[in-house]
Amino acid sequence: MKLSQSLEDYLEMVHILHLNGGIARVKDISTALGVKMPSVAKAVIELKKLDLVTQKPYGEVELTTKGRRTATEIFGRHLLLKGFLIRLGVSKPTADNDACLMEHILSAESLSRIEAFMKTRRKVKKVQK
Amino acid sequence: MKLSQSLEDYLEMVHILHLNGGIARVKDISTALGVKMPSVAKAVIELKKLDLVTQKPYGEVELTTKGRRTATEIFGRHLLLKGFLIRLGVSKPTADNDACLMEHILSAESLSRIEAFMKTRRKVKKVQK
DNA sequence: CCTATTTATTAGCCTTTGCTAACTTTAATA
DNA sequence: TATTAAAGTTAGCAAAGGCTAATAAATAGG
Repeated sequence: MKLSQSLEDYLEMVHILHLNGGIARVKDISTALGVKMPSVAKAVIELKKLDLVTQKPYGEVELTTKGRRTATEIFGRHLLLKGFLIRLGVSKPTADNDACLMEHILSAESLSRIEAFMKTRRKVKKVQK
Repeated sequence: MKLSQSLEDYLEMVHILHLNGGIARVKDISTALGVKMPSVAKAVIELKKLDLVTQKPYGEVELTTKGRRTATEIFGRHLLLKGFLIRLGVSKPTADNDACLMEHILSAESLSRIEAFMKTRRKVKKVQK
């Protein structure tokens, strides 16, 4: 079950809004992603079909267990890539933005190499301290 | 004048086919990118509108000066990203593939940081020899 | 409690980018 | 040279993903 880039973004944002201690209404998602509400409504319909979120009519969007698992994976990639770019010297806002674009396209192999790179560098830093 | 991802791919492939010492017929581009000929035909129409390529009816596709400049930029990003991934330990085929996806989305800032990283590493290597 | 504002939904449109099918032109070869 | 094969084009369809406009439901303030 392969999610499209945009569905991954919507799902991830529901997760992030929850992590930030809030709820994920259509309006919240719309604002956070910079799209209009009908676009969110359409995406939510798709995510419901895929059993990734639930939503009572006119209610907030919640993650299913499967949805939470998937969102966590995507968000993990996001954090990895953002940290990686920051380590290369990219500014935080740009790193965040570029990570958001990269997280949907990179192969498992590249991600795992980046992960290994991050670990190496972290170790070196610790030793140097 | 911002090109879409797919138009960038088509333009870049024309350039690569030329670099490889061949010509870029619709069929060649189609084979190289793994799409059908009508998709190429449609893209070529768009690239012609943008003054990036020329093509006589039923003839081969050629780059304008502007097209060559643009294609060179895109291909440069491709080579940079591919080399970068390879340096991280990614296999060549995957690096090529992922570079092809990244080359369209990364910000100028991230690209320039990656470029700086590559230079640093190269210097270190030279010194070590 | 009722009206006004905000939020959610639905319908329908547009663009991008791919496809197939059908047709035309060019090239190859018997 | 006539016929077939290959390449190019055109028309039209489909999916993804955004939008606006209009409608419906929910909420907040008076």
